[in-house]
Parts: sequence; structure tokens; C-alpha cells
Amino acid sequence: MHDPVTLLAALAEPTRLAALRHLNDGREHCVCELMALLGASQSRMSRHMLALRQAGLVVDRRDAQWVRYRLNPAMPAPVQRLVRAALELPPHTESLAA
Amino acid sequence: MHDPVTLLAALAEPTRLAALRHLNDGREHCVCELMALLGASQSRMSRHMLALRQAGLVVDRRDAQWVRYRLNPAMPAPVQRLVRAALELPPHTESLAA
DNA sequence: ACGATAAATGCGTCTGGGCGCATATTCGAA
DNA sequence: TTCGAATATGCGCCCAGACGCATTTATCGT
Repeated sequence: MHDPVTLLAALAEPTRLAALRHLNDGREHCVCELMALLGASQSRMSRHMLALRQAGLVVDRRDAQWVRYRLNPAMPAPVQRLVRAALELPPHTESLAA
Repeated sequence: MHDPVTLLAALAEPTRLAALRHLNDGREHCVCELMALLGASQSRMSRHMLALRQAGLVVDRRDAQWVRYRLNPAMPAPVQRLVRAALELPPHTESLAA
């Protein structure tokens, strides 16, 4: 399930994109931490992380009670470029639409 | 309305992404042409092009009965990079998900 | 003015995805 | 083995968005 549309859909959700921004620091983050940072409920955060994992954007690791997520270090180069481009978008690109 | 999520959502739709692939040849295309190429109904194609325009990804131009669409030549650099990255995604990135 | 072609749009329908709530599961510590 | 913390998941609700059909609008050729 890694066609371009699936990938883009995984990115096109505010909470998921925000989570990726945090994970982009290169470190691991547990669900509870992301939950707190983003003001999301537990089940909501858990499901969003599942979506990111299924899209191949993050990997997880059990560590005692916690599940640590980090960016998938093995993303294909084109996907890496997409993620980087998405994370580098300024919060508000000014209006250019006709 | 050009927050990152809006842009990504505009890209995360098969017909719209396919339309952008065609427009990526640098030329103009009317709705009727894209409709035929992509096997989409008229209203469907028209509405997808509206969505792309509202996202600032394309611009349109009246030319007699036709409306010619082309990639927005004035996209901010970060958006350009995103679009390029999206269009360069291979149709099937192989499975890396955990 | 009329008919044909291209495109946009009003409207109703339907489905996917996001949400909360409750419950199950997993694991450490006591 | 029992408790509590962290996470996952079953279930139902709701809504944004994608669709088709029909109609309207814009523009050309005759």
C-alpha cells in the first residue's frame, strides 16, 4: 500500500503532519509524549501513529510500557524528498490562487 | 487557504494527481482533454480542477469555449519542491512498513 | 438569433476517515 | 497475582468530500 496517493493522504492530516514535525528531530517519541505535545486523545494519537506506520513513514519499537516511534530510516529516496518538502512548507504560504 | 495540509490534501487524490502529471509537461490542457485522458466525467474533472486552482497549484485561462489549465508558474519554491517530489514518486514504492 | 460545444454549478447521495468512549492488551513494579 | 501505566482496538457517530445527474453559463459558428 504505498502508492503516491496513500502517502500523500497520510501527510494530509494536521495531527499526523505535526507528529512528523516532532519526529523530524531525529529522536524517538512515545505516544504519550506526542499526545501531550499535540493535545490529542490517546486513541486518536494511537490511530494516527498507526496510519503513519502503515504508510511506511515511521517505525515503532516496544520499550517496556512504551512504544517509541521514529521516522522510518529506510524510506526510499523519493519518499524522503516528499516528506522533507512537506515538512519544509511554511505554515502559511501566501495566496497565489486565481 | 494555503496551509500545508490543504496543499497535501489537494495532491492526495488520484484524478488530481494524474491531472498534475499531465500538466507537468509544461503545456496547457483544457478540461475536455484531461477528461478524456483520465476517463473522468465532465463535472468530476471540472471540480477537481477547481480544487487544484483553489490550492494554488494551477492557473486557468479562458480561450474561446475552452478553459486552458497549466501549472501555476508562480508557486513559492517550497510548494514547487513539494509538487515535484509528489510527481516523482514512483507509482509503487515497495513495502517498508513494519 | 439559434444550435452546438465546453465548462461550471446546484443538489442529493454515499462512503471513507476521523472522533470519542469503553474495553482489551501489554508490560513493569510491588 | 494484582495493580497501574501505556497502548491498541471494537464500535458507533458524524461530516467532509467525491460522485452523478441535470441545469446553467459562456462562447463559437452558421
